[in-house]
Amino acid sequence: MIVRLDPASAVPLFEQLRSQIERLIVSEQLTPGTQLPAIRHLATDLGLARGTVAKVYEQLVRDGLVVSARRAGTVVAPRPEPKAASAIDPTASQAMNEAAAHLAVVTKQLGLAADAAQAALTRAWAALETP
Amino acid sequence: MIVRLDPASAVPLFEQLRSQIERLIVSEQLTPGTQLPAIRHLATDLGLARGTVAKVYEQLVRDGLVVSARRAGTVVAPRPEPKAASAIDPTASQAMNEAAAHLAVVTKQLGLAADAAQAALTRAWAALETP
DNA sequence: TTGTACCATTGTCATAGTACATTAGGTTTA
DNA sequence: TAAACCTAATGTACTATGACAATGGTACAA
Repeated sequence: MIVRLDPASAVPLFEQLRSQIERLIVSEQLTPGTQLPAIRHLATDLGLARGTVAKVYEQLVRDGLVVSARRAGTVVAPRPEPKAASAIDPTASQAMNEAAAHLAVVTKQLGLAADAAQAALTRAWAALETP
Repeated sequence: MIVRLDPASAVPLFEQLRSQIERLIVSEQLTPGTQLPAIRHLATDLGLARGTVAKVYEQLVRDGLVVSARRAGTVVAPRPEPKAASAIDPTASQAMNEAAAHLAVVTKQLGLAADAAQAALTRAWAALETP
């Protein structure tokens, strides 16, 4: 796995690493099922502390990009076939619903209305489609 | 601030602390503007390492429950009056945009289309309105 | 009064290390 | 062959600590 970190950059090392792995996954250079290096190994390779890499993996898990199990290590999460919204199994999309709830809460916390969240989501989706 | 941690519990210390502070905020025992203890102080008081408390504060910030600034410390986030979507200050809604980006990534990861995310958001918003 | 230089506090980032439960995978035993 | 056992790899949780930038105060000079 090719990642390049710039210690002199203003953006934190863990964020550099996180975004690079994210990019490798969404660009399908890392395909589902691919095993990521063990935290210890990647930390050694990159000259980072284990805690730094662990933080990255933790955030990737939170974002649903990878799955972690103790001895089994960390692998790129499966990417199911595209489905129409009408074909959603509500119970199978818990991560999405949690993310939606979070967006709703945060937006409300800002004192904004529902359409603000919808607009932000539209922008975010467009940003994903055209990197 | 009264928190009680049980080191013998199976639930991690940082999660115990996080959920207790969250409860204090949503139950309005900690009102907006209330200053939380400094990371160093709370860590000392509770007999925890600084990193553990820092992790808790980081997650609370992510959830929009508190806001952090360097010297100003960490305070309970305001609960502003509702505004129209047209009155958004784009720079002030960074948390919302990040939440939107997260929702987009998670949804895409599930193999779902944009309308699925929009639908989930609509449901989440409705759930907030009618508890 | 006004400005400015300094100081202490604070969150943030990162390192280094310990301990532990889980478990894949190999090895031994029945 | 099949079941039981063992070992080492792995993610997770935590401690302890150092360094740094931002900034609210404070003291002091003009």
